[in-house]
Amino acid sequence: MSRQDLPVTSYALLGLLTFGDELTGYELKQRADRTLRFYWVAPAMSQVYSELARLTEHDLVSPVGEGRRTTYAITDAGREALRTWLEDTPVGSPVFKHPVALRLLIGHLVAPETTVAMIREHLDTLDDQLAALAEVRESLRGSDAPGEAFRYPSLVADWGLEHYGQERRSLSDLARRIEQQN
Amino acid sequence: MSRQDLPVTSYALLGLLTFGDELTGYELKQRADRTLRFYWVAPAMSQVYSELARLTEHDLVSPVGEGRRTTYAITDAGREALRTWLEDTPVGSPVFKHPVALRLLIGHLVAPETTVAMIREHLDTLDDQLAALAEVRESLRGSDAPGEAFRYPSLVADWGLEHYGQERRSLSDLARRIEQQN
DNA sequence: ACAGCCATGTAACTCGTTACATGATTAC
DNA sequence: GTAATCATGTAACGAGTTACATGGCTGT
Repeated sequence: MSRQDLPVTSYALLGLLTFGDELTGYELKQRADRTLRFYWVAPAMSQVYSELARLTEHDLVSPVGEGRRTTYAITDAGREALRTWLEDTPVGSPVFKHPVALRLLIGHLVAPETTVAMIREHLDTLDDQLAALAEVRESLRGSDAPGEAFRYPSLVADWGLEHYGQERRSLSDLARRIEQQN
Repeated sequence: MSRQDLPVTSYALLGLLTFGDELTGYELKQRADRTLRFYWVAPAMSQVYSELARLTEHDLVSPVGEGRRTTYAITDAGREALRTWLEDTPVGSPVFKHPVALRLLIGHLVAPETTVAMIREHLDTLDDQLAALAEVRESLRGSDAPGEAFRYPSLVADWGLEHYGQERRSLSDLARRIEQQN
């Protein structure tokens, strides 16, 4: 059984290998950038490789092929470890570090226009993220019904779209509120 | 000018000293736990002390009193550094690591009931956070009008209440959706 | 031929955490 | 008197980043 806990990012990357294919480190990084990035992290390339090394050591993934272009497949032990993690480990708190909120907190130090501009700048990047996530979500159509392969990824994507959309609305209201009364 | 950038958490703690009082490290930690925690981090006690040491080195805060019970006040250079930071440094992206979303992504590995229970567990802690934040927000009433001392902290708190409230709604919808069809 | 992507790693470093250690003051 | 809170740090460690280094393969 070996109950030595891995960092969550390790489980996250392992989880990306549960969709029926085997990937190189490079491809795994791309998948993380497409999906994980919106709810967890987009790990650095170098971290992907070091996590794969660790997962291999624990026999949770097994490398296929040598030298150039090694692909990794999840093992039975890997699936088991993920299941155990999902069932037995209490879900932790989200890490939510929002620089816009932080700067707003000390908005009294600068002109209101500065704060408004800062919020608007952030809204632009939010739009980009929303567009990227919408694209991902669209790409899952066709196998997103209950029981199908991308059911859960679709649920997460839908939730993310709602989440980021709501944030967009809240923040643009906030900018308007600051703009008007001062 | 000395454009040596500090980590954002350093600016965050420095920002908490812009509300007209001087605090001990211990008190600063308490203030961070009350406010910063919802949008940034609740730094460990030990980090508060090390950040204060760094801020002191850079003359952004100045210690008052010796040995036991040293309080720290922001300096003019400190206020200036914060202003420069707010005006000249591009606002970064939020760090958003959500274990619920991550686990949902690989929900196909476990029974739907497990996932639903996980979400429900998280909803409980969300309620606690909402209650704590609501309390903070109430405590600011009376000096939250435009131009008053806690104007911006109130705006952030209101935004936070909306944010966490929306998350609450989204997640409980999600739990219901998983529960029903399967 | 050359640019861009595919592919894999190492080294140094920083942020932030946990564990440890100490002791004074305050409330009951 | 004794438990809780106030108060301040040090040390070891781990997660994750950036910078660096290397080279093959593919399309034009």
